[in-house]
Amino acid sequence: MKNYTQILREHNLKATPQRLAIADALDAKGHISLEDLYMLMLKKFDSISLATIYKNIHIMMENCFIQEVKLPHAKSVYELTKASHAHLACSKCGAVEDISLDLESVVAEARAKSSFAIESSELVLSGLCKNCR
Amino acid sequence: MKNYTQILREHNLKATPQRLAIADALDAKGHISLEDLYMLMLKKFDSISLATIYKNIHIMMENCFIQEVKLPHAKSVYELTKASHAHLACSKCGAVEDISLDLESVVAEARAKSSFAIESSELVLSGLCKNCR
DNA sequence: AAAATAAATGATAATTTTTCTCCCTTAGAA
DNA sequence: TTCTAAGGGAGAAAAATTATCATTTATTTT
Repeated sequence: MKNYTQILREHNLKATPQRLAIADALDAKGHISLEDLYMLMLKKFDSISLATIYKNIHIMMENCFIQEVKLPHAKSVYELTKASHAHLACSKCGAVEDISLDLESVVAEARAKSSFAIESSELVLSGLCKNCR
Repeated sequence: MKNYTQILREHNLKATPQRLAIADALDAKGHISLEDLYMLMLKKFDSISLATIYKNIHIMMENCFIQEVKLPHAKSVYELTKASHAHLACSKCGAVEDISLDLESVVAEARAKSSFAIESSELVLSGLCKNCR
């Protein structure tokens, strides 16, 4: 497991035990909802405050250490910031996976058809995961 | 402007004046947030309840009359259900536009790379709209 | 066309979610 | 070590969403 102390600092975030634990949880789980993260953190810090979770999720997003993934018909999950990628979401069990897809042609088509200066894309593909189908 | 009475009924929704007004607002605006919708409805019904907005948004989604569009770094907007399409979202002014894009090759790539049974896709392209850039 | 009824509305309370305040503790710098 | 700005915990406060319930209304049935 990676040591996130330095990485947190590079994002102008003090490396507190709570933040390191959040980073570790995201590293281990890949994607996690706020509630699930709180449950996990309670196991490690018997008196961690829900406000601490909220405050850290918020500042970690502002500092681009993590990103929110908004899912259809489900609560958002959070992930460590990494290279641009799309998501697969299971509509039954809620599992979320990263997937690297080439969107260049789609973005090119969008540029051609619109007058937007497109800077980023969010793609969520929904369906049934291996276990659920 | 279309008359949504019959269409609402086809979705098992009673055609109340409030619902017709919501349908008209969505028809006219294309995309609208819950708060903005409430503000608009207040102009037409001086005593409409916010709960009515929430309840209708909810039941209209359940009955597939409307759909929620979750946007990065912004509140959700709602739109009348129509043929599958992607969205362009302006990161400055918040404008949202529909755009028809061919995602077949991307979905095919995802099917090849994963073991998900993909059923639907949500794509939001963010950037600056014509006016903001 | 009127009556019946199942559902929607409005007002408000209750819940849930998120943010804030305040005081104490601590990470990181000097 | 010591210092200080920032973070954490507890709970209050605020914001968002949902539930309750009496009343009204759209639609069905007669």
